[in-house]
Amino acid sequence: MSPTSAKTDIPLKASQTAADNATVAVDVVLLTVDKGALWVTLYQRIREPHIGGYSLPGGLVRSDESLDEAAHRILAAKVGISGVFLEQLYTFGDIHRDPRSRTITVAYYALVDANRFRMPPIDPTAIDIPKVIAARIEVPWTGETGGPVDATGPEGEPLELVLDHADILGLAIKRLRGKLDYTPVGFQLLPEEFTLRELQTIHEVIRGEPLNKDSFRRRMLASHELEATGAHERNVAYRPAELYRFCRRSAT
Amino acid sequence: MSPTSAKTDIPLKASQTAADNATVAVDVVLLTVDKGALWVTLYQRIREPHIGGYSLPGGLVRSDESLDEAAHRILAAKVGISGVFLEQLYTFGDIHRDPRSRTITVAYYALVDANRFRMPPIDPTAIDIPKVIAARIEVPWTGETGGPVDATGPEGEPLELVLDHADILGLAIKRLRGKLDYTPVGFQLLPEEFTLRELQTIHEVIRGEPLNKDSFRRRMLASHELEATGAHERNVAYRPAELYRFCRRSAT
DNA sequence: TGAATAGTGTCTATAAGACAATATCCC
DNA sequence: GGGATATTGTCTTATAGACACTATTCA
Repeated sequence: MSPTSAKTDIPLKASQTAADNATVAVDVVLLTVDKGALWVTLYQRIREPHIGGYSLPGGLVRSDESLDEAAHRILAAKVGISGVFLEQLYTFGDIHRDPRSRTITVAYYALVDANRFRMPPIDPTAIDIPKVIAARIEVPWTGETGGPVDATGPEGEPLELVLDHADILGLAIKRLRGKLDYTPVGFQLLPEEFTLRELQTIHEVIRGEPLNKDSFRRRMLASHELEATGAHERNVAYRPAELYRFCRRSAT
Repeated sequence: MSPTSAKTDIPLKASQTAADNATVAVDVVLLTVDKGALWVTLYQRIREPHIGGYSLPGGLVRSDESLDEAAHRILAAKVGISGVFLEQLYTFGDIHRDPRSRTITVAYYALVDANRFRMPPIDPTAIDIPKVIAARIEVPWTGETGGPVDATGPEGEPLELVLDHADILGLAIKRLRGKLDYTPVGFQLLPEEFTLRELQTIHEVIRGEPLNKDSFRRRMLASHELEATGAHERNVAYRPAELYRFCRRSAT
């Protein structure tokens, strides 16, 4: 505030020592929509602390990679998935968020269609290999209120998320709900070709509320983000719907 | 990808050494709207590298403060402003963004009304004290296209922004434009009481395009975010407009 | 009184919700 | 044919843009 402090504050970067001041990690929220619910990939911890607790796939940032590259690497190495939609979410840096050390984590979220959201085969007899699971997400708030969300395991049992990972997960859901209104993010959760009904279900699951069918169809078809393929779905016990494909807009 | 790599990847956090892996800084984009333009607070560098170049007010994160606290501290210490709207923007972590060392910066943006956007008095005779200036922002793109923006000094001369600060500034503008549509962020740029015309001007400057007056009035009055004070502006050469005040919504 | 902007009322165009009618598949 | 969902069309309602008209201040 005083000229003196201003004077000493300024050269901080220039005069910094080689010693770095924090540990920087990246955590990735990998989401999909399937069976009328949101799913996230979690790791079960096999070591202390919080042994048995569940965490987002994450890791430390290396000195030879950018934050984006770290997120891609972690997704590929820990979940075996690449080439998906991946975007930075938020950076969590509370002092005591990790009781072991001062760790700042740059959270990312990724979207993948249900077919690619497959867990890597885990040898059930192996010891000391972390368990990767698909956890079902339950959102205890409506709209874009925000806040932590709950995750449940295969048997419907609640999973304990370590550290602030329930908050990170909650923020990913909130961001996804917000994005849905003005960006074509739903396509990231579907295969190449899909029906309008499937796209609507994606939107409904993400928003956690039903949508008006007529209005949804009109909006989507008027957006010029969809392209009819001419083909139709097969082997359904009702009139087959036409298949559409996402088309990147050229001009507005 | 292989079970082995998965096995070695997992304990990274747990087995990390005390040595931290990065330098973490915080940069703050302090914005206001005045005289029909957007303004940002910049520092002129007084040391190498990039001597004479302009940078956002920033500094290293201390071990005893959260990221938010660091942003507040930097704003208070370097610009002398506190108690304003402040929100995390994005974290920039490209490897070579700072040629001196691997530095990751968590960017924040802050909003303040034009009356409080006052530069701290600088002694013009002092040497080695950095110069703080209010730079006018020119946005070379429309809508929410995004990209770097230009800053000009008091004489209209273009200012050279160091590192990736033009990108950070551009992202702050993009975020602000997006926020405007669905959050009452315009009030942060006005004094306690204001007219509808002043609020509309704020929106127009941020969006960089004129707005329909009738529609804007209707939307604002229907949002239940405004409260009429009953008072009117004074000393204007036309019919004085009623003064309004922002009221936090109770229920929806 | 004239200039300038505030504020109100009305009309029209567009988008959303509701709903009916028809089309197409599998069984 | 019966059941189920797709697709089209129409009607109603809400909102945005355009515009005309009145109101209030200072010079």
